[in-house]
Amino acid sequence: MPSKRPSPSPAPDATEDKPRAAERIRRTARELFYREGIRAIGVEEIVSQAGVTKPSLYRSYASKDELAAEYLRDYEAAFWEVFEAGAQVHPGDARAQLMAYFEGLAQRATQSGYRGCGLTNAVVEYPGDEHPARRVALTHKRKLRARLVDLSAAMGARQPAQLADGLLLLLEGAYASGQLFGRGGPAASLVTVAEQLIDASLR
Amino acid sequence: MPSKRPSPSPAPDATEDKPRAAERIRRTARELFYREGIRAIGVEEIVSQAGVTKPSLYRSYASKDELAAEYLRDYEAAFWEVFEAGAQVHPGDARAQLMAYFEGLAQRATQSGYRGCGLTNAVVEYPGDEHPARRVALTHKRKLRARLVDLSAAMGARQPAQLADGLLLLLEGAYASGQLFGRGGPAASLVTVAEQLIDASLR
DNA sequence: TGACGATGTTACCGATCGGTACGTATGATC
DNA sequence: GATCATACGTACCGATCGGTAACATCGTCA
Repeated sequence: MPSKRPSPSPAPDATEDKPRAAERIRRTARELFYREGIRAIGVEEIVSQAGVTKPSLYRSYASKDELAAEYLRDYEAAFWEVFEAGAQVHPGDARAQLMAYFEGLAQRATQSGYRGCGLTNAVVEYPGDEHPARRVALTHKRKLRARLVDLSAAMGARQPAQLADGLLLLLEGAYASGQLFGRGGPAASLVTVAEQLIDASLR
Repeated sequence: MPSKRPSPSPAPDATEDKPRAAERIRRTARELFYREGIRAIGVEEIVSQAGVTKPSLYRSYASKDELAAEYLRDYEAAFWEVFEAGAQVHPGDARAQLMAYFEGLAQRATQSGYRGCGLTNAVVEYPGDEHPARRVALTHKRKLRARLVDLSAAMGARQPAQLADGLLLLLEGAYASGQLFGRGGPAASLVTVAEQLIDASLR
């Protein structure tokens, strides 16, 4: 939570009005949390890699859990940017837009070292309903499901909700199997399978 | 003297030749690791819930990591038992056998509190290639993929490997989305979607 | 019985965890 | 130069982590 007073004069260099250290912590946390997992990374390692110290972390973030939640908010913003990128390339074509994302995902999820979806991973790491990171992730997934229903309806599916569920299963399946198999994993068939499913859902 | 098992000299009561405490630890670890995650559970909590103490754990298991690997071996055995259960109900019918498992999974994955696949979760928790638990999980997933190829071939799919990939994506998607959405999640459509995919892959 | 090996218990280890009290450097304003 | 707010670092906290040494207890067989 950047609940800091907007510094009037000293105006740091970052795009925000936060201290410089906070931004470095944020970017470092994003990378480490995603690559290694939230539970696996201690705050000491974050500040060490960021080149700052712990008090600098706790001046901008209330706790490690809150920093994790902030990481997921960043992750979600980046996700939507990629997900909706196809809308500009294929305006008015819901199917092409979605498939554009699927093609990119199939690429990424079949590289070795792929780590899946940071939001899904966080839910796996924190089963307890109270954790702030989990809250962010669950809210996002509900939004994603709703968006898929809209896209499915725009494609002309007989039962948009059902097609959306199928697409969501494939999505999450690609995230997971990407971690499980790396290069040459089942996500290589993601696009073909999705096309079959969409075709079957249109009648 | 009375009812004795064919245990050599040191004859405990368990079904195995391991100490009684080891079996209690194993069952407790299985439940706690699955429900809360491996990283989230300390050895202290395991032995406490099992009603034993730490040295009893370390006499039967080399480390927490090894106990986690053992947990996953148990989990895998239980998985195959469920997965192959349909083979006896529908002998010679690969499609019916697979769908029997899918139906059960769709049920479980749409209950609130569902925690997904313990093997997949372990891979999410331990991204490092060296962890024994991850090794067990990855080996199992490769076996599962091969088994799905066999089943797809038995169904008469034009491209068995591709259908197997699609089914695996749906499987893993059900595991993940079950955790993300709980009751009423996308896994409710798992069976219908799988049927559509299989139909489209035959012809 | 006495001895022995296996199992269980008490009490503790160093390392690391997330988090904080408190002093220090800097830069603008008067 | 004195003042003050802001940003950052040094050094430390209690709690918990995984793991272990030393001792007590039990079952079995000579």
